[in-house]
Amino acid sequence: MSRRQFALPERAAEGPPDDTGCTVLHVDMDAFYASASLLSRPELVGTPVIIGGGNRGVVLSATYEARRFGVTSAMPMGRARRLCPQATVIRPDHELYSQISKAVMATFASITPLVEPLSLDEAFLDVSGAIRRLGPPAQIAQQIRDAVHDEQGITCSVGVAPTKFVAKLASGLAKPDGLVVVPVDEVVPFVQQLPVGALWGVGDRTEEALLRLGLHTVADIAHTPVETLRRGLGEAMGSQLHELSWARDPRRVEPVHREKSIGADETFPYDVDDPAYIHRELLRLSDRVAARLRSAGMMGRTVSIKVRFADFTTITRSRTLRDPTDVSRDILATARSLYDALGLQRARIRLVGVRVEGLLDAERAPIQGLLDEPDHGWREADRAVDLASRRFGAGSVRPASLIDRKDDQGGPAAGG
DNA sequence: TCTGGGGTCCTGGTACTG
DNA sequence: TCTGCAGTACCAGGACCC
Repeated sequence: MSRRQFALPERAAEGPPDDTGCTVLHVDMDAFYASASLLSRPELVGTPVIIGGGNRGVVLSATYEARRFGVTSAMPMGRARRLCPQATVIRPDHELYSQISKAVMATFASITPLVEPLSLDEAFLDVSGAIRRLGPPAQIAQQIRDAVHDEQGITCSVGVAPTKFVAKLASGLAKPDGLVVVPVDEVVPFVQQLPVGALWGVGDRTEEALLRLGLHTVADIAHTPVETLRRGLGEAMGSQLHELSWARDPRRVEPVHREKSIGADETFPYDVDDPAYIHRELLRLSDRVAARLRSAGMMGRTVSIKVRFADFTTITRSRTLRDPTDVSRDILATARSLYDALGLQRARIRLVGVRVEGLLDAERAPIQGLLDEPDHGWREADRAVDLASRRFGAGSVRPASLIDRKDDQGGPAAGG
């Protein structure tokens, strides 16, 4: 669910748009999480539904009936409930979303091997190699829309354009359940009619900065000297926005994505000031991150923690290790050391997170113990836990300090 | 109004090295 | 030995994306 919506500018030409050279498709599921959740609740179709939950959560998705009341994604749940009290609230089912997403991506892959997923519910496709087999890009886009609807029972919107940036804008304007083609010779006027907030990379802060410079539309940016933009917004952002304002976007559709970091964080139901509780949470998060690293066949050298206080100020601390690791115990030791070094007494903490960066393939990584310690088989222990988790379910084996006495039915404790 | 969780990228400061 | 400089790595924070 895109957070920014813009009105469709009027097209200069009448009749079907010319899709010659428009080989990039951006496919975006309409209200994906909400639509998927309603597959098993057909009685709620056509009614306001909000996907989200938790007493401190935000809206993950909402049906268009709920959006009419002003509900948008990322909005705090409390506010969404006030705006639309009659809405049915459904807890997210990530397993279901993942299943449907895999099926949809398989449909895309049957059209072209050049599929670049951006998230569970959207992807770029380069269909230049499929035109002879399946027809012009707009026709392929319609085939995709039909296939997704017939096979999954949900709708999607597609943008068809010469570049990724414009295709993405077009799919946003096509929503819901639509198809927008931006012909090659209409790309620049199409882009320049839009407000500055439409540009990729322009969020609230950058939009404010642009408005302070007196720039309201993309055309305004296009006709501002790039040096002025660089001075006002920074080297990279200034250059990027100037390029985009002339619809120049050299990025190709990249089917292979390499992750650069893997992390996990947790917002507590209530603010916490107990260091022992935070230590346990760091253990849980380190375990989770390490398991995901091993599952992805990756190791990382830099461990960082994030701490968000009750007033929402957030700090991060990181340390780069001598050697990469995927061992829970190494990540935990570093995370706890970083946390302890903050010297927090009874600060009220809202969230903690653990992330590992500087990733590389585990097969190519040098295997060393942390801080010259010999590796006392922790990696093997982690592997054994991974195996048990795959066989008996996630959480079947966990550190003793994470076992809740009330529901303690798990297997032998490991590590910690 | 009161802000999740997963990420990426950029910037500016500092430390280190040749 | 000291100083200045440039390049690089690391660190922390912020903004942005879905």
